[in-house]
Amino acid sequence: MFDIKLIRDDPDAFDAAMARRGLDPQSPRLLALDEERRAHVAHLQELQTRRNAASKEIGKAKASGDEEAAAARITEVADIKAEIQSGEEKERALDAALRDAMAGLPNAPLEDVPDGADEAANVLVREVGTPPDLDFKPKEHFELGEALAMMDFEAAARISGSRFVVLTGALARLERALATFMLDLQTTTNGYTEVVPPALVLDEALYGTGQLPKFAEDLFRTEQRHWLIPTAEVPLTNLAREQIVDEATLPRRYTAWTPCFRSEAGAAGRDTRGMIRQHQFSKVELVSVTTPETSLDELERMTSCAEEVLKQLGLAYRVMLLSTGDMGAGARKTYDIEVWLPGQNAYREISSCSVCGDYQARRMNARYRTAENAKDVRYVHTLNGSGLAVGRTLVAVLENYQQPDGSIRVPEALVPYMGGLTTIAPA
RNA sequence: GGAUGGGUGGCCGAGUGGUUGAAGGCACCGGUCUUGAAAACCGGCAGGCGGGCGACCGUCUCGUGGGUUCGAAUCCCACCCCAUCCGCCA
Repeated sequence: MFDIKLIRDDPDAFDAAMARRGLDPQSPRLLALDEERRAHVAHLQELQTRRNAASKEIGKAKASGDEEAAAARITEVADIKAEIQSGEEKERALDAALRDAMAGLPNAPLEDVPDGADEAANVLVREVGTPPDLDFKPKEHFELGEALAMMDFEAAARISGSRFVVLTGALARLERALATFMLDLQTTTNGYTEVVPPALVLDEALYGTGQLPKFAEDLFRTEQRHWLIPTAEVPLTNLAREQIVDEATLPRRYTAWTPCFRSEAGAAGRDTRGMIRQHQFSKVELVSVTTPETSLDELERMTSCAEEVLKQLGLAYRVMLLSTGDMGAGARKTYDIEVWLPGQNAYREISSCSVCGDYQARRMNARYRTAENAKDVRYVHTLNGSGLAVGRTLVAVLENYQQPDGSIRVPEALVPYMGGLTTIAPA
């Protein structure tokens, strides 16, 4: 959500930012609406001034018992009334039109974000680690999982349809081990506060983080009108909703392990096999709430916190700076972390870390008081990132630690979390 | 599921039709007092929008929307959210 005043002050800069998002100039439409609205408001306020003045005199006249004077004024006010009523309706319509137009717009990319239509324009920031040197043809994770008889897509389909999976035995434990390992790292070493948030949320929460109003088709919704969270970013970021916090309490860093639900509308045919793209997956999410001055540094920090998971698991990865066309709508700048998958012979996204500036804060009215002046209330900045997607990390562990016989070596960092188990082999 | 109660400024909380944008308290800011602090006392202190170079002026906002009325925080209706009790339940 943008401040209309900024658009008014510099429409060209705003249009340039939207152009980087592949949008036509938006300011003519927005400013026309804004101008119409303001002209209308001025007119309406004039009417209200007249009505209020007359009403006060009615009160005075009644108080002093001058019924005749009161009656005269009452006729006067009655004439203005109809005009005000239709004027207020129009004002609401104009307000809503402007607000809706603004709410659907994506955030402005930062200067150092590369321009481009899609992921082809993403820029490699760094490569870390070495892919395993396998002297046999690596299998894909679903081949490995099914051979172990611990990953069952058919059972899941019978229960829930496509894009679900049932993990059993050591793989079920591996999922839990990964999540616990990540949470321990993010809380103990990296200073995030662990949170168990709701997985069902109200419209307002999704509006705050930007999934609504534009992306409702990507979400699941209950009969009772709750939405299933597509990421813990939603409840975690909304912890700041409608709050005014002291600057001294910033940054606030939250982490949560939750299931995530996505309809994957429009993803038909993509990643149909395996666990890469599911309607339900679990993720350890990172959210930071910061001051405007520190949010860019926080993005670097958050990204390194996510990377640390991969380093400790001994997984090779690369960090990509997303192009304007590949970023989410709420982001000003995003790093994707892509892990190496030998079975796919490709890097695949396993984390996405974004700084949203005040885009979400404005939408959810999340503010802070500056340390210098208690009356100085400003919007916070918000960031979110995966630390990491648990399902995809499990995929990466399977493919990178597979042995010629199809068994899986357990990464050293996970052995304690696996109850001492060092190899996952058929039961 | 049944039955109630409730949503007011940064927070708590008065307010049931008329100069109420809203008492009082807390918090915060300035001052007096004090060696300093605390306490006490005095003063200030909601936000959005519009207009003006400016001191400032206007207007809207008491969950949201609609209605009654010359006039609504206050009355009526719908919806959303919260809480409590009973029942059920992980």
